[in-house]
Amino acid sequence: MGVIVETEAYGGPEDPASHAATVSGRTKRNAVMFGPSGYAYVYRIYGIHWCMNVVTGLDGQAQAVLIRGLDPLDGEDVMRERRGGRDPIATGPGRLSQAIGVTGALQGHRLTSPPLTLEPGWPLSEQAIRISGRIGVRTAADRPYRFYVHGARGVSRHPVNCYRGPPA
DNA sequence: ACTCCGATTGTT
DNA sequence: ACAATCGGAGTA
Repeated sequence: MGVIVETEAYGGPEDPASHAATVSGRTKRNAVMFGPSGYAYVYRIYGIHWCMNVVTGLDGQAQAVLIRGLDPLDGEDVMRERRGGRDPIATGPGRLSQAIGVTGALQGHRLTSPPLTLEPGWPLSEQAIRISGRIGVRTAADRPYRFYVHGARGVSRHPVNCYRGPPA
């Protein structure tokens, strides 16, 4: 169990960095993104890591949020075990998925039931929430779609091009 | 069928 | 700076 402290937004087909922006639109991989919100869109990256998104858009919009950082609240022992004895603090989408046991088996999983659920957190001050460009993307990297909690341990990086306030 | 390469991470 | 590692996406 933990608190999500870092996310990235990915728009629909109009967002060139999104998996939904394929020439064919909906594909076997991104099909879950095109469905209703509240489901897990899981994909494999570089043939090595699993990454998890939460579908956020209305049915057909293909919008999702990549979960990139988590501050554990409890169960750190289990997370450490899943991570092969390494630091349970899960920074980055790959490590995070490993820590909380996300694999392709959770593709399309509804996040309201075990084994993985998503619940509301609590409000944070405006100052605590920082915004930056997305990490790792080649295209549209300058879009202010990355949101993270200032100073949180689970945040992967504090990039230079961060700024305050809502997205332009 | 075949090539290219990625919303990453760990090592050199 | 680069390797690990593989299936999706694009081209044919």
